[in-house]
Amino acid sequence: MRISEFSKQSGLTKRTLQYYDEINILVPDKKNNGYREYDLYHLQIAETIKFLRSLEYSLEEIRAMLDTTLNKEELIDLQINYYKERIIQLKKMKAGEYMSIHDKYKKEVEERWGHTDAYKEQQEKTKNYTKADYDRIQQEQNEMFKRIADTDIETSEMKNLINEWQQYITDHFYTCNDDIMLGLADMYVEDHRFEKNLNKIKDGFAKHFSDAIKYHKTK
Amino acid sequence: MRISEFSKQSGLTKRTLQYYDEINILVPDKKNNGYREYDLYHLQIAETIKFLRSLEYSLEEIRAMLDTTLNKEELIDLQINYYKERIIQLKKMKAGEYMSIHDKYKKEVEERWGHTDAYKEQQEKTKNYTKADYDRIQQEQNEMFKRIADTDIETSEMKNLINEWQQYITDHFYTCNDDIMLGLADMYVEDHRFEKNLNKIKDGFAKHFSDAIKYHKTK
DNA sequence: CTTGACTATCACGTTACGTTATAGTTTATA
DNA sequence: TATAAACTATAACGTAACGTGATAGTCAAG
Repeated sequence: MRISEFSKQSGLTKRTLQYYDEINILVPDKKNNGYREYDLYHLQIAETIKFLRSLEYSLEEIRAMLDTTLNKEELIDLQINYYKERIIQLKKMKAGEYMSIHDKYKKEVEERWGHTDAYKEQQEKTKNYTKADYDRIQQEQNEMFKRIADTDIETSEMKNLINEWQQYITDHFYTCNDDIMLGLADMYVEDHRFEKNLNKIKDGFAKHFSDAIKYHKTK
Repeated sequence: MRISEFSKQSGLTKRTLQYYDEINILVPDKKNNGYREYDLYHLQIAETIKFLRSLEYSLEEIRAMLDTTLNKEELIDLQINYYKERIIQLKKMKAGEYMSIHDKYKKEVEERWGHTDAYKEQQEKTKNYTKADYDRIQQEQNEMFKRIADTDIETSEMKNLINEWQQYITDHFYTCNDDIMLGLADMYVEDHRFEKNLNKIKDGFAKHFSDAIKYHKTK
């Protein structure tokens, strides 16, 4: 088989075949005129490469895998599980829309606490959160927000509620100190996305909440 | 905010930020010393870009989307559905291991019949196959194979079975003519993967099947 | 006034090919 | 058999989204 015919049979373009030859991953025989000659053996390899590419392995990874006997079923299962996890992640994103606010502090917190056991333990915990967990967290947060919304700022009750909220973040996301709380307070009013979200609880809640945090957390 | 601080806050590397500036997708203010200056507005955009990148949109697509008001939930659902479809596809691959043999002829058939209504209709049909469908097909194929395995080659019964098999491919995959049948016959014995698979039905079945096709389809 | 920490702009490297461009080879036809 | 059509080859640049230095200017602290 010459390259055009093999291209049809394998479903790979001529350029792709040329490239695979170039990087020595699918090397045909060469006639004395320089023409590439493929046979059924190469077709098998081509099928395998196509299959692995469809699982989004890089050619370098494939090169390594071609030597070993690979288990198709296992590989497919691996990929299926990857997609399933991605779906779970995405559902979480839907569940906790404004949770992404915490992303900003993650790195910082990680640098500071990443080496501690408590942090690792916490990471393990959140890693295994299910959608149900996030729905519950969402619920609990909303309830706390409602209580905060109905409480006057300059009261000791509000102070307790703010601390409760801070502890809640620490328990569920990362170690939240007073500085981060003040950062959040800013975000709640300055980031329109979060402001909008919080105001779903009650009109003007974002500012109310922000003011309360600032009142109780500013030294 | 200067670039290092903003990099921490946004979780994007400095190089990425420079690149986003370069392609005018996230453009900070510039001080007279040339330093980039970011603020909370840019942080919002960065969050949006990160979100869309996590859904694997290209920066060009994102550039277009940034202008319009985008619905986060819808986008997430879109992506979830994409992954779900991929999972279905992968499960099909598991179900019909040797179905990939038909890939070789798909292109050819498409070139010849791609414009016809019957072909398009067929494509619509297979597009909506579920895993259950493929499991059923797999079952049906196995039963036909077993019947073929137990039939002598030079009989009219075998001729009917071969024709039945050809029709089955036509019904379920693509218009299968005699030439393609002969191609399949070759593959069944020459491609070790398919040979092994067919021989699961009965020892020596691959050759038996191949010989039968050649006997009845060679003019 | 130097040092260190930041910042900036080149500019080349990466992956898996697509896309011409140019030139030699084979095959079909006049 | 000459010539054209069809196929083959290599070469080389383009793509997307940055990573990775190299080199040079800027700012704050000692």
